[in-house]
Amino acid sequence: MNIGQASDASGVSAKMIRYYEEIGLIRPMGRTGNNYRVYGEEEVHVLRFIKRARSLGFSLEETETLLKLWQDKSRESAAVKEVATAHIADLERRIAEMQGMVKTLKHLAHCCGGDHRPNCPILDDLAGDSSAPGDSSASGGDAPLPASRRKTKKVA
Amino acid sequence: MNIGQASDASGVSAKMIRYYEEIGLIRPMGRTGNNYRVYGEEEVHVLRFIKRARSLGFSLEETETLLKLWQDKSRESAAVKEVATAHIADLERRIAEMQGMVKTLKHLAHCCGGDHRPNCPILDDLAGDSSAPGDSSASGGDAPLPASRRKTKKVA
DNA sequence: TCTTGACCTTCCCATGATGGGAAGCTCCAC
DNA sequence: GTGGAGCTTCCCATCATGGGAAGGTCAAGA
Repeated sequence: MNIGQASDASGVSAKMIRYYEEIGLIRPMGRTGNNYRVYGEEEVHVLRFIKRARSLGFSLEETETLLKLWQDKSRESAAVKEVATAHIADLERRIAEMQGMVKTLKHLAHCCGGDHRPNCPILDDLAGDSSAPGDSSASGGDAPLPASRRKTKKVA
Repeated sequence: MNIGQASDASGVSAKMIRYYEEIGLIRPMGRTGNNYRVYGEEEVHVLRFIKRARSLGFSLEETETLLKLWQDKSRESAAVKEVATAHIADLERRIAEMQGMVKTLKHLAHCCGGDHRPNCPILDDLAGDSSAPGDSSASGGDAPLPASRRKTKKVA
């Protein structure tokens, strides 16, 4: 099987297959006399594994860990579960972050006329004109930050 | 005000301030005789605007659009609202995508012993051994794809 | 046999937003 | 005048992926 067929069979682009080889995620493939890479069913299986892991949001680094665990027949499932739960926590953190953005934006968009007039609470918020009623807590972000780690003379 | 003070006042790193100038998001600053950039209150206000927009997930490109609208006193709020609602839709799409991942991962993690034994449904899923009960629809992903846009001989 | 064109190879570049760090200047306080 | 904080520019790295050029290879059809 050439790289094109392996790509079709696995759903991973030829470009990516070469890249995965380059970074050591998969072993260098054997070559035919014409210098073409040769793939077998096992390699395709590995590529599908990678694709599935990526589709679940695992980074290539995490994918590499999972791949090694998969190939290590004496692994402990606890190790796999640990990688998965850490990833779940990361996803949930990012989801919560984006949901916060959505909440704020929906509120602002709701308050915005969306008409021909220039008056716009969305821009007012971005500009820091927090003339919003009491809801400004929802527009979170900007953690207070202890003001300055800088050791400067700070004319301020 | 030097760049360091502007950074402190706006919460945008000096590195980023220079970058924003380089890509044309903000105008090139005036320089003092020693070639230092000089900032005033207005520039800091712009930087804060950018920071706020970024914290709500807007890309730099969207931020640039919003910035121009902000500075265009004859804007129509509809234009602003359009940018915001498109961004909300994008965020919601990405949230849904990640929630799908979380759902699948939680199911798999729940089914995984997480002990010293090698047996692991998480790896089984990644490997494509969908010995999962009926729930395989939730493990979605991989849109069917019309098989192949390739015009090849495809030994298949 | 020659041509065509689909396929393969390597190499370089681009993305988006940010940080790190080097080399060399300026400025200020002591 | 010296030390060090701060400024300047320039280059590189991240993460995963795609685009494209230049050139070699193979197979099918004229």
